[in-house]
Amino acid sequence: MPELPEVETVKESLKKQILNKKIVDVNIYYSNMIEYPTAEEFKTKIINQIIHNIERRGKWLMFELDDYYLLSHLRMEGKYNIRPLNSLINKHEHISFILDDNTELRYQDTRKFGRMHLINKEDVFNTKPLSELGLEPWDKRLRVEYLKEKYKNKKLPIKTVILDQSIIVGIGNIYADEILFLSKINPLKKSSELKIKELQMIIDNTKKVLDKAILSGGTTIRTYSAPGGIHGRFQQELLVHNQAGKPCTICKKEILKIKVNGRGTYYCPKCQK
DNA sequence: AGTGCGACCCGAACGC
DNA sequence: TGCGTTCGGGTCGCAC
Repeated sequence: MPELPEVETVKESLKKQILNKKIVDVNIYYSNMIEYPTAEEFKTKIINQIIHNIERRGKWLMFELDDYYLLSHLRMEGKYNIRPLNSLINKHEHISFILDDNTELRYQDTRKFGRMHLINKEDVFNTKPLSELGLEPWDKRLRVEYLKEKYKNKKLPIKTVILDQSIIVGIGNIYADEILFLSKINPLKKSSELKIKELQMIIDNTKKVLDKAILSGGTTIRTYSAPGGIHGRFQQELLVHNQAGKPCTICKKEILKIKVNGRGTYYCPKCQK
């Protein structure tokens, strides 16, 4: 499922395929996908806009158009397909952007969980959803002082807090487990009780895990694959996530699965005291 | 304000 | 060619 590294992979793949093309029409087959504005307004505004660039903020894809940013969140199973004009619509293709070169950019999402926003260009960073986001993992301001301040008043376990996109963006359930394992931190430990050294470990390992995942083209669990037939290889490198019952790669003790605030959480009871 | 939890979805996995 | 139920994933909105 797409987390930050998958979104990065999709972004790079799409940049090679659709830059400088004009959106000449849009077909919306499932309008709940459009969170803002209304589907009708979305369609009217986006027609005749040119795709100048594609960026990423957190897990959001940002298509830079003439006057707007098209923001697209893939959630778990969203993906983009480039199809020939008028080719058969797949069961799970919910939005089609007709481009000016006789191709269609189709958004496909089995679970219908993804969402899109069309935001005026000048407002994009101070309007929801981007205005609510915390630091990118590689932001120089991501230092222990920052985390200490953000974590200090929280009563929640670190596993929950590390998923909070208003602090650090881009960490989803899979990478959260990997980051805490590498940092030797118990997922149930309160974020406010973390030592400076542990905060530094979280920062270092967040970058390490996400960097590595981007290099491998993202994680594949279940059905995820990037456009252009690229399949994530990071899945084979997961140390704890989805590894319940298997021996810890460090100490051989059995990896456990628990629930932390409703989220499936994998950890080594010996390495992560 | 911080926290908890249901809702949104549907294919896969599971239980019988 | 079994069928009904449960689960999971990220985020939002609502209740407390």
